[in-house]
Amino acid sequence: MATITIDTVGKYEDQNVTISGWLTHKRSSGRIHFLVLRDGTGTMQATLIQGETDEQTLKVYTELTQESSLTVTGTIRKDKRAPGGYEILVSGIEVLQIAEDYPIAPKEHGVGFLMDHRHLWLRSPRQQAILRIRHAVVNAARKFFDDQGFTLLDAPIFTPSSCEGTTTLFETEYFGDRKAFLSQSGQLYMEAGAMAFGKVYCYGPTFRAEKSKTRRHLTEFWMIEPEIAFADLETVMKLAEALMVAIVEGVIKTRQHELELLGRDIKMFEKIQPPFYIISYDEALQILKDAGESFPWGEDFGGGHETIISNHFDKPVLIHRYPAQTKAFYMKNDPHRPEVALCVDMLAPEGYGEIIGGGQREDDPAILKEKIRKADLSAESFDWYLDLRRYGSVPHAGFGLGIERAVAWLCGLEHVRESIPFPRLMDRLYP
RNA sequence: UCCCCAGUAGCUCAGUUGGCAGAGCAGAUGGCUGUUAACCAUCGGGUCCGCGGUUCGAGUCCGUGCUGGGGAGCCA
Repeated sequence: MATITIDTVGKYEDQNVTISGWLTHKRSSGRIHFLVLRDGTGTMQATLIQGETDEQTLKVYTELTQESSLTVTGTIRKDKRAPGGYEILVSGIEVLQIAEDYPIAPKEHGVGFLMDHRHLWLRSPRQQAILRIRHAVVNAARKFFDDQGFTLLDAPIFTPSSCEGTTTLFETEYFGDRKAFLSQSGQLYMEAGAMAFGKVYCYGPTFRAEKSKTRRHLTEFWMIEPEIAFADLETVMKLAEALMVAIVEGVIKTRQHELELLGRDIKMFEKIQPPFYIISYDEALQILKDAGESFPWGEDFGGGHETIISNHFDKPVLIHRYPAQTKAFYMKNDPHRPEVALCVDMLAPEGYGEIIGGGQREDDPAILKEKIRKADLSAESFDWYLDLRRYGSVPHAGFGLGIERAVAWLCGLEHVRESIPFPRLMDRLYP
């Protein structure tokens, strides 16, 4: 007798099999009883009929509670009345554990309650759909870089200092009187990597101690960050566009069922093809002015402004050459227009905000040193970073893609907290 | 850090002008021979977030604290 998983059930029609899983819920009508079994690969209905199923098994059925773990033995039958088209006619149930009162009912719950039970909430179909799409996003992105000859180079989490001077860092003790900080970005290390390997990327968690309470913020989020030697802004804009196309393609190819469960329009994603809209900061400012928003040149866009801009386009939009003062110290200024940086942000459609940020890096040692000084950063901590400009400096560029925001957009989520298995927010560190 | 909203049964919520604490779901029991978050009946279930105040009387009004949610700034 075969032990099978629910996703392969179609291959076992009329065969006797066993399936292990959890009980999502029960229902019955007269002498016929149903239980819905979930095993991580899917859900299916198991059927017991009084008079056909033996008394002992029927007795076990009545004792099962929601989320009890069990192994079911029976015959797979094709039946139009069963959700999914197949059911198992039960001949035996082996109980692993009878679950205590399960807090999450197949009904509505408040966000706070569900977040407190995130470890159990992951069992719901919607959360599984979102996190499977997350997996597909990461897979597609990594395959994209691997296929193009990038080397995966893991960046450290403990860092001696800030990568982005303006944002707040999480600080921790590091043996005695020394301090370490949790990484905000792997970028500086990727720049070192690019000088060794040519094309590199990292994928890992990053931490920002910003006291932000919005639908787009987590204190711990994951980024994939490519960096390329002998590359300029144009190169990375093209790369960012190709990456997004590859991600969308990967997701709609492998996770169509999940997108449908989340109520997403596949046709909308099929339209995400090159070329994307590429506009300058100045042109973005004009869009805001046309929408009746007064906005001074020289400031970075807020969430509301990004939404107005992205709503103008049915595809992700790339915005380049922001005012230099809004960007980090390592960005190279445009030699033809020193007041703007050779940087680019990609805004997701539907107001999901910035999903990619990057640009060309400062490659002149003297200018970079001055920028570090102006940003009020310690010269010592960045000595190694300046070495990259002392020993064979080359033009280079890269960017970072925020995984959670990309997933939130693809899944149509209200808040990024559902796009990561265990979200970390300003006011939430549990479970 | 600031602004707005909420906190009543295990969960989601209602509770009128200040006058006996309510519903649906979940749970228990019973019924129903194909259910799709099944359905029907019955039953059990309360620190009305905490503290203080006003009042003959507070879930309701006032003050304060805590918790949760949404937003701003900042950012991916």
